[in-house]
Amino acid sequence: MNERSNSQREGSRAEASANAIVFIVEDDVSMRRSLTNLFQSVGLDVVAFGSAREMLQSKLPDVVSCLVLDVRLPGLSGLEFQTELAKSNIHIPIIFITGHGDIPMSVRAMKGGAVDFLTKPFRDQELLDAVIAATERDRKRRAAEQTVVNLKSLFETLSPREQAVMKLVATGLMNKQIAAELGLAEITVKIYRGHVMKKMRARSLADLIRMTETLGLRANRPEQT
Amino acid sequence: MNERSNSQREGSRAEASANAIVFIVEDDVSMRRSLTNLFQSVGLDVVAFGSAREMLQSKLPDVVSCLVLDVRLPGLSGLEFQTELAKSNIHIPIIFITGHGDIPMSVRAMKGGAVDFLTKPFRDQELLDAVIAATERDRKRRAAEQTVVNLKSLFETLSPREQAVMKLVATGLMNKQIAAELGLAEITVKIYRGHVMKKMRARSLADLIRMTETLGLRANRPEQT
DNA sequence: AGAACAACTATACCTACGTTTGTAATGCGC
DNA sequence: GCGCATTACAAACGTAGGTATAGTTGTTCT
Repeated sequence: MNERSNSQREGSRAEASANAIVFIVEDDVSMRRSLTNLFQSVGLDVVAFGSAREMLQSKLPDVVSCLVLDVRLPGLSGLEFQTELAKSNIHIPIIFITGHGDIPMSVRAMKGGAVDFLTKPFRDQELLDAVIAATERDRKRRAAEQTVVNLKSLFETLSPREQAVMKLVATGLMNKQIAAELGLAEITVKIYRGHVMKKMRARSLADLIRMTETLGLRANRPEQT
Repeated sequence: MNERSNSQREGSRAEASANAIVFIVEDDVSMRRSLTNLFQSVGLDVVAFGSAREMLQSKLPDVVSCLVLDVRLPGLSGLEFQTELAKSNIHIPIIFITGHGDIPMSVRAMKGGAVDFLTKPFRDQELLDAVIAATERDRKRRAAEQTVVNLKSLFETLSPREQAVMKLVATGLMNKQIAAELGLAEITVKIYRGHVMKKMRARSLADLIRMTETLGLRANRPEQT
């Protein structure tokens, strides 16, 4: 129904950002085909759609990617689609292309986090540069996200009490204070604390504190200056 | 030479973002005057210039502010001015206004961090909303910046040796390891470490670690997962 | 019923951390 | 030369952190 070309993935040349997928949403068939060819010619994988709904209905693979999106589309417009993706917590970097755009459109797109907003006709290289920038942005976002996810899954291996102790340790309380706070004996806190260090794979308290920062933990009580 | 109207700062009504300054750079005198009136009418202080150079030559007060900037200007253009300000590490949020803009201009401006890019004619409320958003952004940036500056000045009260100890503490080393690293006796490290806690006003190790994060410290040796 | 685990505590012991008091050499500014 | 900050260490002491061993409940899964 639409060209779903998981291109020549081994093209002997090692282009920058190989293995990244470029999604295309563009209703004009010839434009869609020429975009597909352009990206494939530099070794990028391409998945193209004719409308926003088609893309929403397909399940997106969880790899580094970006989206080249026509502003004017049948059904959901490009800008509306951008809003929808944001609402659905899909953070794919978007490059808009348009033949008949105006400034308010471009400003709205950029405010919404778009990587670029190109007007037809544009030079191939402009678009490729934007795609490189976009995939790079996605790669970084994914790396950061992965760090958080990894830490979260470690954190979830902690028993509720261990989690509570970890939070209070992160706020800088002493074991005896934590014990008082939770109605425990100090020795119990020490033991849970030991469990926390092991399960979180923290090599030092400094390490653990940084993990709590990344996780956005920290029990109510204020501290920091 | 240009209207430098530090408006009616006590207008009985307590508008949002009072005490903020709106800078205006606009060569058209009547436009400049009407912008000035608009902002003053809602209780904002205004400082207006006819060109980018005039603004660069005046010393900018260190308070929450934003810049309403015409894209088309004699001498340095609005976009060039934006670049100059960034190069000079001046982070004032910019709202562009223009009569004859195009999409590439607006995209460049937004990529450069502009808050908004309005085309004439625009409704007063649009501009005011943008100014509110811009001053709010500046307020937050300044608060974050101030935190860092405060910590930096505390850090600079530390002797070189104390700073070195602090960095190694932040990496999670034990006192004896720090001592080995610096060629000191452990007792010496303990004493310096005590100085560090006092001088940095850290109430706990967790507190100190977070300070080092904010300061971007951390000696070479990797740790974090 | 029995295994497995979470939660909780105690005794004992060891290490790490932190402070106080005191000593001493070096170097800088006035 | 005097004062002062910095760097450095020691002895002594007290507190905080951490582990091992061992034991009691209580729940849940099988």
